[in-house]
Amino acid sequence: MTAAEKHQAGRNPAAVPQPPVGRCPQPRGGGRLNGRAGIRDVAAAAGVSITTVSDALNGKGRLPDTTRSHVREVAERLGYRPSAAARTLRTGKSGLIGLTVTTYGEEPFTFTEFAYFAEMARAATSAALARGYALVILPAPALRGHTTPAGNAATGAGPGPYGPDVWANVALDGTIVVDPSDQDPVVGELVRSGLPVVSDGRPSPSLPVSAWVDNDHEAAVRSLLDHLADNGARRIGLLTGTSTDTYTRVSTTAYLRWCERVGQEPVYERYPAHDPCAGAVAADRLLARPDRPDAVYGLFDPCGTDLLAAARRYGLRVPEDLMLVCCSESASYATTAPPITTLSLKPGRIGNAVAQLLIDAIEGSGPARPVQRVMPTELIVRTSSQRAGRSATVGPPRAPAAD
Amino acid sequence: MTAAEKHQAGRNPAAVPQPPVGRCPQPRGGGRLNGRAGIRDVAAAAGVSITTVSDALNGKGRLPDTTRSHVREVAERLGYRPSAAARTLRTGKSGLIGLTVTTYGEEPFTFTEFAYFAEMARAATSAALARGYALVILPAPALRGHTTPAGNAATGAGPGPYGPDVWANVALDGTIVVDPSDQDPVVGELVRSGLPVVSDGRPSPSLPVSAWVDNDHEAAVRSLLDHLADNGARRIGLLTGTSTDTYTRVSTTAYLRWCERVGQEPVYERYPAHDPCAGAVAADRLLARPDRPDAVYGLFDPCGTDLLAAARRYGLRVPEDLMLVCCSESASYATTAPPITTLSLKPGRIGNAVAQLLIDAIEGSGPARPVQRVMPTELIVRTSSQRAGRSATVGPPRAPAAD
DNA sequence: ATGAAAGCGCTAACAT
DNA sequence: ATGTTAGCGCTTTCAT
Repeated sequence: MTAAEKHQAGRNPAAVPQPPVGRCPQPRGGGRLNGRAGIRDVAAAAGVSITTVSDALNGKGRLPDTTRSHVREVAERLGYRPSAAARTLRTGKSGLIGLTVTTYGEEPFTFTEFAYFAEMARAATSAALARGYALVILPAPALRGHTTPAGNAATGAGPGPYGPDVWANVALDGTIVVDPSDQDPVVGELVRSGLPVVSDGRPSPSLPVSAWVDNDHEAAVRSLLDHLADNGARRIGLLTGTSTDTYTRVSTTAYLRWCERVGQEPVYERYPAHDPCAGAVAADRLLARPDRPDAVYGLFDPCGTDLLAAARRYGLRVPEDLMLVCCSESASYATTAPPITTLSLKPGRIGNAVAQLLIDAIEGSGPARPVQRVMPTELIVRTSSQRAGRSATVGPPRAPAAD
Repeated sequence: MTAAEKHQAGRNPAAVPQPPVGRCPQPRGGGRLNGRAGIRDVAAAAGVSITTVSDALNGKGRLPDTTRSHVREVAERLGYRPSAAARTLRTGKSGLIGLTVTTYGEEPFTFTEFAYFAEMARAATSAALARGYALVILPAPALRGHTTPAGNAATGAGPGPYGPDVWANVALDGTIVVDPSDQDPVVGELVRSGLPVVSDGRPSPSLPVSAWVDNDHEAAVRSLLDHLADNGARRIGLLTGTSTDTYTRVSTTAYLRWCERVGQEPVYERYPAHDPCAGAVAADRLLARPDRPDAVYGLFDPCGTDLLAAARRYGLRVPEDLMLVCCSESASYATTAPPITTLSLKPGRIGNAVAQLLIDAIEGSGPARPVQRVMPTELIVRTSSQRAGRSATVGPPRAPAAD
């Protein structure tokens, strides 16, 4: 009996003297190939062993090219698709990377930093795919209440806000965590279990991640304020958040330090950044103050339009009476009236870096000491922050013509 | 010998007379639990069989509560985490749903419809998580060149534009396809292989997907044009795309039909929507025409700011001289000057519906005939399209201000 | 150069 | 009520 015939005859599990003929009486298990060809079928059809099939398809072993191409041909003819689940079980590698974002409320991702997150995720996805990995979007656990470290599946606790414990049901090779919180039980558990974790944003020291990537927010704010001062701003205000996340905290501190250094009294308003309406109100408050600033930096994406609208309500011309800068990834600020200067955190670069570092950590044999990478930001200077050389004699915006 | 002792002693693969004691001489396989506890360890420590552990942890079987809680306690103490890969292999269900988007160029998702996609994906993710599924972001295959149906892995062809064939390496229970193209070999292959596929956007009839969800673009355009006409528009222009996707095609056709019905000469400009600069140029072209429209509908998200900027260059007041509507999901149009009326496709609802339908198809025993769900759109009326009661006298279409 | 066989960790059918 | 056992489909070691 040749190998092929043997396989063709069906399962032959060792030489166990079971039913008269080595054939399973009933198909068991739910995972039975749903009518599709398995590696054994290919082996049988090609007249080789399953080892040869595996080697031929994976480019392993030292098979003659004739065998290799023959096996491939047969596999294709049979529409053979290897089982990812079996491969994962066997090799211990799934090719899957988790992506999770600290959230406010019920939704799986943040709204405030939506454009940032979307672009960052896009870049990370792209980089991961290029190296053969796919990204799985996973929920951050609710911070309220208490979740046991082992998660719902093991404890049998009821489903969390997102239903069943998805984290327990997906085989990950590593995880990207955006804006990690040291309160977060899942991240802690991941790190503890030895799974590579790379974070976007500096993690708390109590979370020994494999690597992290972050902007130098402090430097970014400093140079942005310098830019405004260089353009004639005398009193720069800040529109900031009430949240305690790292970005808000670091940026606000940088502002306060800068004020102290140049001897300006800080002028700022804070608002809950996740509330879509609060920004406009806060912008109004800031411009209504007796010590009204002549330039404002807004930490969040919608601050630009909010401030612009407020300025219009107060009859302030931008940039003549009020200069504006906000932190945003939105291209729409290039075409507002006037165009608004933005600070870009370059989320694309961050997403790429995070993915690369994570995959390095997954594949790297020697887990080198944690990598920390600080990425540059970019100030995109537009009309709203350029007072010098523009004012007075430029004259009114010209009639169109065919520019 | 009790069951627990037996398990404690190590593997005992049937009664095969192998090495003196039933203990593997060397650990084989790459997937060996990396020092972490497996189900057998839990069984041993709890003094029960692995079946009991499995049942206790999964809420199956009819165990006394004492056993159940004892097992759970032991599992947690040992930090036991079930292997998702093994579960998937055994059950044939991975709990993973693919998400893929037809692309232009090298990136995994579209830029033009970024906000739409981001919101749709967020909602789909949320809905999937609530039902215990996670979303995996997968690349659309390049349409240029030819890919064999069996994919790279089986044919051994070199890696595609995204490197290795990620599709072949992930076990999916189903897939969401955004904007399916009948040219797309992957989608065809998926459908053919019997994997549930639900699409956002009507698929070509040659792709028998499990279900699809789409807006009624035709009705949306019609009612939007009616709204403009009701507000005094005499000649409505269109800013549309050069691409042949369904959205562009259907919307443009609806516009042309509407024009025919009301007896207006169509006035439109097309531009490559994926080019971030082309929009502004096209908006300019449209307003520079001798038969300049007194209202414009822009099919894409940036059209609003582009048209507003163009109107400003031509000295046209909005909405007095020019009314504006664009299709967008961006909240920033609420705070432009003036605020711009937008057509929202409600991507959140679509994402939710797509995910629910897909999971229904995955879990539903009887695969009912394909479900087709048409979702409503929403016209968010703002200043830019409300002329009545605003301007003193509407009068006839005025001569261009800056001619 | 090719094949046989041992499992990866888990679930479910079948005993007891 | 609990335990035994046969695999899910694949990769890999070892033998030929």
